[in-house]
Amino acid sequence: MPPTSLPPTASVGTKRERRKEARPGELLEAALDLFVEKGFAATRVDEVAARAGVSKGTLFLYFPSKEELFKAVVRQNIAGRFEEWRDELDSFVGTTSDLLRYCYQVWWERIGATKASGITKLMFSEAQNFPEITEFYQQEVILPGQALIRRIVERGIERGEFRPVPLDYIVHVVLAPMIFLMMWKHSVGACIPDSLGLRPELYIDAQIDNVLNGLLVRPDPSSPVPSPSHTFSAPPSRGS
Amino acid sequence: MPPTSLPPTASVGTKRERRKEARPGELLEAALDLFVEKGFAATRVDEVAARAGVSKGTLFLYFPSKEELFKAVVRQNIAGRFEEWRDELDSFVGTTSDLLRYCYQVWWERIGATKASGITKLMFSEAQNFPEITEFYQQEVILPGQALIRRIVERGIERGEFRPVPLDYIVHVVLAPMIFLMMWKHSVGACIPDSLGLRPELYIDAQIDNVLNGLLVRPDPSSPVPSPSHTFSAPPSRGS
Amino acid sequence: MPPTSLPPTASVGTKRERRKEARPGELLEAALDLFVEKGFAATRVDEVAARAGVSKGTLFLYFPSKEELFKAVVRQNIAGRFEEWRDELDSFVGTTSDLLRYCYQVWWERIGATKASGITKLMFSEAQNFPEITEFYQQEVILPGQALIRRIVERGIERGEFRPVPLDYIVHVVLAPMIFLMMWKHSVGACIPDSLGLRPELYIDAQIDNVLNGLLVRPDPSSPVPSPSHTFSAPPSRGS
Amino acid sequence: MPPTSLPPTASVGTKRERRKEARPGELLEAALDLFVEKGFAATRVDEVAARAGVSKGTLFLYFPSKEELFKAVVRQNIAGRFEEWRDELDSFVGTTSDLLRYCYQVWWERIGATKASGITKLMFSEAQNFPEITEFYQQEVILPGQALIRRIVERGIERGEFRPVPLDYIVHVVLAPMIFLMMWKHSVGACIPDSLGLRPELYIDAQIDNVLNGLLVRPDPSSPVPSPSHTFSAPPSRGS
DNA sequence: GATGAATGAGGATTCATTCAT
DNA sequence: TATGAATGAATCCTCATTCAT
Repeated sequence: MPPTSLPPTASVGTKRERRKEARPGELLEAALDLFVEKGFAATRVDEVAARAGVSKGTLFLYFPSKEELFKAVVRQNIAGRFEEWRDELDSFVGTTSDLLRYCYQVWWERIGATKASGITKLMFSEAQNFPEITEFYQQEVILPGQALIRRIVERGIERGEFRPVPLDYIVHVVLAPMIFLMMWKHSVGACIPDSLGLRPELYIDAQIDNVLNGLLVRPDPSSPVPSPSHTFSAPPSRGS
Repeated sequence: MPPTSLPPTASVGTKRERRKEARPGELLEAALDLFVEKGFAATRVDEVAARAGVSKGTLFLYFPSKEELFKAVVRQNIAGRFEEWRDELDSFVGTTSDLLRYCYQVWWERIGATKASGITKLMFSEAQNFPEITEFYQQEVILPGQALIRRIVERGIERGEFRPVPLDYIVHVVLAPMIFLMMWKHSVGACIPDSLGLRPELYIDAQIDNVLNGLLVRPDPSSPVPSPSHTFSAPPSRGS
Repeated sequence: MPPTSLPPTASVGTKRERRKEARPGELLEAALDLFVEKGFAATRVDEVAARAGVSKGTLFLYFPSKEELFKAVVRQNIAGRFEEWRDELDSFVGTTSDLLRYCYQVWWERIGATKASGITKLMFSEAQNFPEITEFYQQEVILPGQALIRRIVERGIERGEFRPVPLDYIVHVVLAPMIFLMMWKHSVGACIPDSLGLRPELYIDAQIDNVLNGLLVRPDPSSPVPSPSHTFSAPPSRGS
Repeated sequence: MPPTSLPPTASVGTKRERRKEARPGELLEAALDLFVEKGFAATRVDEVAARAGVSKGTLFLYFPSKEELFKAVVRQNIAGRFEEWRDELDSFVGTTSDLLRYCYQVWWERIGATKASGITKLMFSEAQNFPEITEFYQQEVILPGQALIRRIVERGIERGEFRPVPLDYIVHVVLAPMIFLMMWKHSVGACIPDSLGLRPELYIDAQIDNVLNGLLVRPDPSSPVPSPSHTFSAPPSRGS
């Protein structure tokens, strides 16, 4: 392929055009940060624009109103990753105990430890102000998430690894600690860092141990859960 | 009963004076409702005043600013009930397992199921906007609450009922599900009632079972926790 | 009636209360002036408030939006005076020629020469931006006004004073000059005063003469209309 | 035909160049429409550009500001046609009565019924916002127009056809109905079509009849004006 | 004490104008 | 030349706070 024949327009476009395509994403990211930190009403659109490096007017070029910006922030950050996870889950080879542990870890690496976790805090804070978005969140995040957990627990029961627990509440037992962690990280935890000495990885390990203890058919009585002594790939020194 | 022996604050004074004394409380209650529902910034002081049945001007007679109103709302609702609880705990006679169960139930009856739970949601939502109050909350609520739980677990370990688990994270294991429940109740749960079929009492039972499973030295292998099949005194039909 | 027994509250109320009642009127007057002068879009609500002697916020205490202020301005200034005029007309004693002349004069004194005439200019300028109000204006002003004129001409024909002209267009012949005068006064005439030497009273006389000339059965051939040599009660030297 | 001999402005140039030359005209036409319909302040330059089929930036290539665009719209549409009309008038053969009638008709065909009439509405609406342009309009349109009418009436008087009326106001008697018709057409008439049954041609006939009645030395007493029973060349069925 | 009319700083949104491409 | 993304001053409107009654 001769280099000279490369069509000049095939490169991603002019600097300006590239900015134009990048703008919405930059704005959404800035908005996510600020909405999570201060809430919807307390966030000024000027701030969002400034953080995205544009002027106030530019924001309205991409989003017709502050409220639509909010909706876009939520929508963008809950782009259904559940199919992908479900596939990962279905093709997992190993004990369900390891699968559940893997799930917690992956969730923390991809969601909990990233900005995306802010959406959860945001939704809990603003749910009553945006019922429409809340409904959407329920359909797109909560229900699929619960289904995923239920599927894992069912796998464990089917394979004789887990006790035949009632499924309806076990999903909450599994999920509640994760959600709490996200809320904590984006609220009290952001204000008073390390005040509790709450290090996410250790917190997660403890929760996994506890959950598996309740689920496993025959936990080792001496060490209740065969804890793999914390094998996160996320940097273990950073908690929030 | 002779009227003169009545305690002076009991009934003396004109209706107006009694109103006057009741005013701050009515305003605080109205403010709590609205702050929890909509957040601090999205709540209008007119609304608060209207819900308390007074005019906007009157509100500023009792609270110098909206922000001070907010602080007062938080302060009022976390008036240290911990001493009382600690006494209750210290005088408890019975297994630590029952004590923990009793704690969950009492907490739900007195906090979780009441308006007071809204403060938790409020603090998580507004923590970063009011770091000063967050610090206060941390000192007055979070740390005492954790100490209480830690004390219970220690009791169990000392008495040989619980396994000698590391204490630092067990408090989170115990508390996180409760906090999650409050958040849920005041956000998504308020928007989409019963959508998950999350009935608080059953949810709490499941969490107790799970926690005790991880703590008890010798859980019954067939039914891992001697679940008392739900003995709430709160009406079991109402979930929120 | 003893003077001391006058109820103290019968006086119009406190200064503040009187202001409150006066405010809407003052705002409407200020708004009328500015809307007529600059048009709806070019008028700033701050200007309206300033001219009424209040702050911007106060305006929105009385009118929920600039658009509602506009509607109120139009509505207020077309309060149906037509019934009163119709009564005046029906009880008029004298020739229809004198009646028509009287009508022109009264119209000029009460509408044309006053601020109320601004509404006509405003409606013509903004009709297409406010179709709803235009429809209202049509029903409440244009049609009743035409009916009034038609009634006068019919009176003249019935009494044998006027020729049996077709009525459908004679109303326009009578009205168009008056409307033109109002438009002129509030636009070009306000910019270039007296540039044309268009003195309203003389203009009106000329139009009356012309109209009557077309209507009268037997106009005096030498002096086509028995012009009463201008007997306005309005100060004849100032036209606008 | 040698290309070099072609007149440079006649037809040479690419399509683009022709477009380029047409641009200002297209923009002016679009601007006229919108200014007349909505007023200056309520018209967005984007709309003007869009209606002319160009981008917003292009508009500013041809007109340095919205205000200059406005001025250009007015100027373009009052390009002195008065010389041409004056010549037509001077060479007219026939009674002055016919001349006046001819004038009304020609005016309606060339101005009243066309977009150009919008300028009149525009000027009346915006006069006070653009005094400079108003002065220009006065000089270029109003005064020449009045002179034309005055010239016609003088002709009638000189030839003994018209009574020796005072000239100063007769011009208003002649012009006011025409101006009213344009205003009507572009405001209420555009909103509530045919609501009055005001058909321009009939309206004009009625006005001519009325005016001539006041002017003619010896009107036919039975049919006061020798009305030529409507001989418009414009399609009589459509009025606006 | 209680009211609610008045205020005006502050915030969301618009839109004429600029300018890099 | 033409574009349309970007700008930010200007504008409508809100709402916490004040204060005369």
